[in-house]
Amino acid sequence: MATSPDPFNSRSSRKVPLNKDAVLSTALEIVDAEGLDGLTMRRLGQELRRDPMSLYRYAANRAALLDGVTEVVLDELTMFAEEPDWQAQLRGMAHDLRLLALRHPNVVALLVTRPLSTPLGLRPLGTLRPLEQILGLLIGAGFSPTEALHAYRAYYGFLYGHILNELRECIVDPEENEALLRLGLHRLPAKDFPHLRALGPVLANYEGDVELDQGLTILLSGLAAQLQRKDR
Amino acid sequence: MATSPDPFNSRSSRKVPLNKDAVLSTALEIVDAEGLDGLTMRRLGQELRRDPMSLYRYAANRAALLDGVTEVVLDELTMFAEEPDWQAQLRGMAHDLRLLALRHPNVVALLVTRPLSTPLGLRPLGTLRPLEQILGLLIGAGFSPTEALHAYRAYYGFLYGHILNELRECIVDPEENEALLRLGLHRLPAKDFPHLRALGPVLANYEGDVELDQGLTILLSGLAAQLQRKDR
DNA sequence: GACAACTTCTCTACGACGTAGACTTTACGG
DNA sequence: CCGTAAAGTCTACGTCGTAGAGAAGTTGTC
Repeated sequence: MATSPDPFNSRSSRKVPLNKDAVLSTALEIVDAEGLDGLTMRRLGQELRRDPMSLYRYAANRAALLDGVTEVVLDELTMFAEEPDWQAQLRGMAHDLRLLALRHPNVVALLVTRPLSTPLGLRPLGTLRPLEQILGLLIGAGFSPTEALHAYRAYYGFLYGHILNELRECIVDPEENEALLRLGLHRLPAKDFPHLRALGPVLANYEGDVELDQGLTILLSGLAAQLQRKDR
Repeated sequence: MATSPDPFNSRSSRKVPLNKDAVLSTALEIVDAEGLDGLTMRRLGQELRRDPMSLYRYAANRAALLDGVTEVVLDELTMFAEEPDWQAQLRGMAHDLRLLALRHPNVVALLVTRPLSTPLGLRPLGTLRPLEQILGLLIGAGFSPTEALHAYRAYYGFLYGHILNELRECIVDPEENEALLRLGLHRLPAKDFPHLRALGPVLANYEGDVELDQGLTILLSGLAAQLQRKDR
């Protein structure tokens, strides 16, 4: 007994050994389709038609698997759009990251929280590449290295914040055409939340890219002003 | 057999029945001390000297427990600092939230990700109160409700982003006095990450409150400009 | 072909987790 | 003293991550 459930298993598909990329990309598929909790070693093993234990050859443990998934996602970022000036580039990269987040909303929680307790230098290199890239961009634009760092922080802070905000703006029941109900706002006590309830219709049609762009305009104009002040 | 391990247990301490607040606040203590994963039903039960199952009287399940913890934390926010103008108020609230985050870094992941898939209207009211409050503040300052919403989003987006950024800037080995080593940056290949490595010393002494304030200055000046433009 | 070394994958098993369901203990009002 | 409701406990199930030993398949050497 103890034959494998699928004879196919022990022949053709096993011939091709797994590799890390294959493991990580199907892991990502599972996360996209079923959420973070949906990704278990057993579930992933099933998807790859392997014993769950075999996965430990490609990821030291589940945490490492999750780190790998974030790296795969970050690699989707188009590295360099050639844009005229640094502001346009930052704008473009922001929109790219936003779209990436929308494509993999379940991974955003990882992107944001996984490295929380991992010191900068020990993080997967994929996570650090955008940082290095933007530093170069800003320094090239005329900021001093230190200023570039501060600017980067303001920029990325805002960007991540926006993405989190946008992902939160999700809908209870898209079929419902009454804005209040669609967002579940009817549950709020009217006297404690007058403004929020009044904004129901506005809240209901959120346009993330416009919202992001407006925020960027504020931020970038602030940064540009700083750069000008310095030029004099 | 099957006597409780501690006779004290069945007498004095059981006399006072548990209540939700007690459960949530010790849950918070555990999260602060041992991280999110450290908070299990069994661990919390042990801390409260109760059977883990008894907790289900005060929280429907673990997820609800976590939601409860975020509410407890948000309740720590001082509600209204009386400041001269709206900008100063936003500044003050931002710093308050930052300090809150530093006090409970492990909860930040919750604050940021828990409501990710919970529609706005269904979230714990504690989560929504700051939103309502800031809307009121901005509308009072002269923004239209819709503008206030956009301004809020830019503000909170930046704020959350900053907090996440700051929490990430943690140290490998505080004893190490060489900046590069302290951050673990020596691991980075020098040719791929020239700027990042060069910034080692600057990265090493991060001052979160200054950083936050600079970002706020940029953001608030942008918002004020928008308000002025409208006045004319 | 024989055999060994190495890679890849599987089996079995353990302890920890969340929690369903039935039960026991406690407090109290009549 | 009894009934009732609230608070807490016990037992048990299924699922999870993963340690450790070993099986199967692949490759190199003579």
